Order: sequence, then C-alpha cells, then structure tokens
Amino acid sequence: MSRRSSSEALKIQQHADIFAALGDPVRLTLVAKLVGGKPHSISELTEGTKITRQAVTKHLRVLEDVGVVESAKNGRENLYELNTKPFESLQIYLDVIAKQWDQSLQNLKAFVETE
Amino acid sequence: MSRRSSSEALKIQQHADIFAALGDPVRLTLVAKLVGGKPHSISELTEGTKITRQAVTKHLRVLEDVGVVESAKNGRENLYELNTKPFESLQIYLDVIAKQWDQSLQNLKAFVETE
DNA sequence: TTAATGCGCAACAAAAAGGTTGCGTATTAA
DNA sequence: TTAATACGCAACCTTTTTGTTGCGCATTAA
Repeated sequence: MSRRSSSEALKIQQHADIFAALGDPVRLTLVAKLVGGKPHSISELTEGTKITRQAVTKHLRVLEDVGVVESAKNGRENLYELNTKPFESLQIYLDVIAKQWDQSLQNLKAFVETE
Repeated sequence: MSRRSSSEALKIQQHADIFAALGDPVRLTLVAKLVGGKPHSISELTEGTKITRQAVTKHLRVLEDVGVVESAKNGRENLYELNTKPFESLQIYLDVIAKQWDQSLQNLKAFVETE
C-alpha cells in the first residue's frame, strides 16, 4: 500500500517533469522543428529564433533530461532528434484523465510498466 | 502565410501553457484527486499535502487559468472540478508528435478548430 | 450570539527559470 | 596554415514561480 503510493508519487513526478519540459513555447517549437525525424544541429535549431544559441542549448538540455530528445555528436556538430516514447507515456496519462477513469489512475503504474 | 504562422504560434503558446500547468507534481496530484468528477473544496484538496491552503489556492488558479479546472462558489466553500476538454486538445497534439506526422503539425490549427 | 470554518488578498522571501555575455576549444573550410 | 564554424562552460542578471505569514470577511455550527 505505502509502497504503491510512493511508487505512484514517483510516476507523478516523472510525468510532471515531461509536462514541464513541454510547457514552454520555445521548447515546444523546438519539438515541432524536430518532428519528421530528421536530426538537426543546435545552430540549425537556433535559426529563426530570437534567442542565442546558448539559450537554445539550455532548452535542448531540458528536453533531453526527460528523454524527449536525444543527441549525438557528429564532428563539430551536435545533432538532436526526437524520441517519441515519452509522448506515448503522456498519452496514456491524458487518456485516463480525459475519460475520468478513476480506477485506471490508481493502476496507472501497472499500465505504464506493461506498456 | 504570415497570418497562419502567427496563428500557429498562438496555438503553441496555448498548448505550452496547458503543459506548463500540468508540469508540477502538486498540480498533477490535484488533478488526480479531481479525477472521478466529484467536486472538491480547497480545504479538501489541501488535506494530505505538505503545503498551506493558500499555496493550493495558487496552484488551482494556475490550473483554472488554462481551463483544466473550473470553480463554483457554494456557501463559504469554493468547489473545483475537472474540465477534460483541454486534455483532449493535448491528446491531438501528442498524437501528431508521437507519430511524427509532419504535415499534420502544419495543419494542427485546422485540426483543433474542427475538433 | 459566539465560535469555528472556509476563503481571499497582500506583502514578503527564497528558489528556479530563462536569457545574456565572454571566453576557450575542436573541427572543418579556404 | 589561417579563418570561420559549432560548441561547451561559467558567471551573472532579471523575472517568474512557489511558498509563507498575517490579516480580514463571510458563512455555517453550537
């Protein structure tokens, strides 16, 4: 019981972190640019924005920390691409809430782990 | 063209706001408590938390500002309940991203408006 | 009518977020 | 080999977020 409760609290934290990562227009725009699957360098992702490369780097790090993007160095470039798995995880969460399915929320941990 | 672009930027902002509202463990827990449809007062929602009623009030206001919850006064109580519409809106967003469906992202505005 | 409950508002403080500048180091291009 | 490009790191600043305390005011219960 208390094990399960703490386990769910952890899930809440994890999901909150992903929501928070997406909760910024700059980062959501970065995600949009990466949709399609083609990797982009930091410089490319900075083009068209009104902020500096360093600021973009910080945003990418936030996204990477929650697993929404992944990076790989290629020469002097650092290429970022989307990882869609976290989004699928959020979909389950939202589905349960949108349907007000009380019991499912309590079993969310099992849901996610057997996904 | 530029009209459409600015219109999409607005959509991004709106969605970012909702993501941000959910991007906090306290608020996500509040949402979880409201799942099931039964309205709860601020005092009820404060029970079991480690923060003050005033802090909970602030969190509820953040959720209400993006339409995730709605409140109605009842005597000396202020009852909050879930509004699931914003969650459906996010689901569309996440679906497009999870499927890396490039074209859909560009048409997202139309998608949402005809939903 | 007196207490207790449920809230709202405002001031304040600490911490986190978002952004900039400056500088140094690889890597690629001329 | 010299320049230009692409980054990373660190220091710093400003704004926002998150939380508290201390009121005061309705509303309900005793």
